[in-house]
Amino acid sequence: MNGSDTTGTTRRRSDGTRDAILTAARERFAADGYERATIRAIAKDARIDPSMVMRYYGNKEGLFAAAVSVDLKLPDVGALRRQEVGEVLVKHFLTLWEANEVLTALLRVGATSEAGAARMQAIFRDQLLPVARQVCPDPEQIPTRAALCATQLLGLALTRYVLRLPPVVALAREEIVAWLAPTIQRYLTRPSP
Amino acid sequence: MNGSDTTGTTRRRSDGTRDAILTAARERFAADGYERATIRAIAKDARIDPSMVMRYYGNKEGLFAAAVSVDLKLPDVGALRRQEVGEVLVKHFLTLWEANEVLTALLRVGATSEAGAARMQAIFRDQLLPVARQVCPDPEQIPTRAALCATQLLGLALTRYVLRLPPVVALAREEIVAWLAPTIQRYLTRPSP
DNA sequence: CGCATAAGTCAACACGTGTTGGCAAACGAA
DNA sequence: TTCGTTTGCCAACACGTGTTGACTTATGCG
Repeated sequence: MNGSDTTGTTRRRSDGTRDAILTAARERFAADGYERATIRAIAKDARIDPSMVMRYYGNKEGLFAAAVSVDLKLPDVGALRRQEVGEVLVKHFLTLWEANEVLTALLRVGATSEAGAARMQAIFRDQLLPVARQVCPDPEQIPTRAALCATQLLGLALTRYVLRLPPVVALAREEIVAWLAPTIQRYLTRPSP
Repeated sequence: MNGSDTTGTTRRRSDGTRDAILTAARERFAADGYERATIRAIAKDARIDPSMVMRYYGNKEGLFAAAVSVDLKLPDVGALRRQEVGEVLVKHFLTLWEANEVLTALLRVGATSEAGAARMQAIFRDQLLPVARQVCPDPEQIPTRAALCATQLLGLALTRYVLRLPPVVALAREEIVAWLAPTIQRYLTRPSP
């Protein structure tokens, strides 16, 4: 055995390899989607043997699950003035997507496989809905308003980071904020039409 | 030869099979994406031998190209009052997406493969940009405004028809129009922020 | 009819995939 | 040191894929 620490976080000798695999997996899943991201390619990027991936993560699904764990770290919108919330959310999303290729990977896989779609549904339910709950006046409209935000924000991510439509890629960060913030603001707080 | 028609549209004896293949291919590509939609499965759906697919469409890419040819048939927005254009476009898109699984297929594949993404870029450039050109005051802003529309409309399609986020699926057609039309309207015609 | 051509079937190839088990080297506690 | 465990590499398996070519059957023109 390897245990001589009182905490639960045992530091294994193979943790370097494990991290290298996860990093390579994230890149490949983000760039190629689930099917085209082969274990052999991931292993090659991580400079180890494909069999190591199996030993440490069981199978390809297990690797994906380990590589893509998402915490959107959405801000506490309760502490904001109500007219700021759209702007803050859009800025937060942009920062998130550009810092972390995990989200691109998740979106690509979500568009391909049933399991990936289920994953996105869970993130929406567990992380975006609560935000809407903090801001939205009528509780009955919370799912609808959160859903509308999702269409706009995921649409931006799709066209900018996956499909790469040139005019969307060309948009500057401030432009995106200026255009989308009012939309999000309206979806969350304006009276329903 | 088979020709005894003066028009260019020769009616081959195999056209029934060809259409069956295309129909099955569209369904499979829409449901499974490019990789998981296997030629064997498509052939089985069409009740023919996989080799027929190769004979008639060359290879898998050729089949995809033949199965997914998109004409958005966007309306002539020049003939509308300017404040109607958002509503008309959103309605048109909804009708389009629900009539034709080709678009879902294209979106799924676009999210997976480089070739699919290029296809979507072409459609955006050749079909959506001209619409913005008809409506938008400042020519310099045309790509930006069309791009913004694409983020919202494709985001709706993504969350509703691919990811199937429950609250987005639950939205009624009129609700979607009521919420999204003002957004599209604003992206196309409002002064830039 | 006869026959060239198209339509369709069958079996197989070559390849890449996820996955497995065996074996050598490095390591760390005793 | 000694020895059990961990880490890593290698070769291989079973399977499904796109794709090919040879073969049989149907069709329609002369």
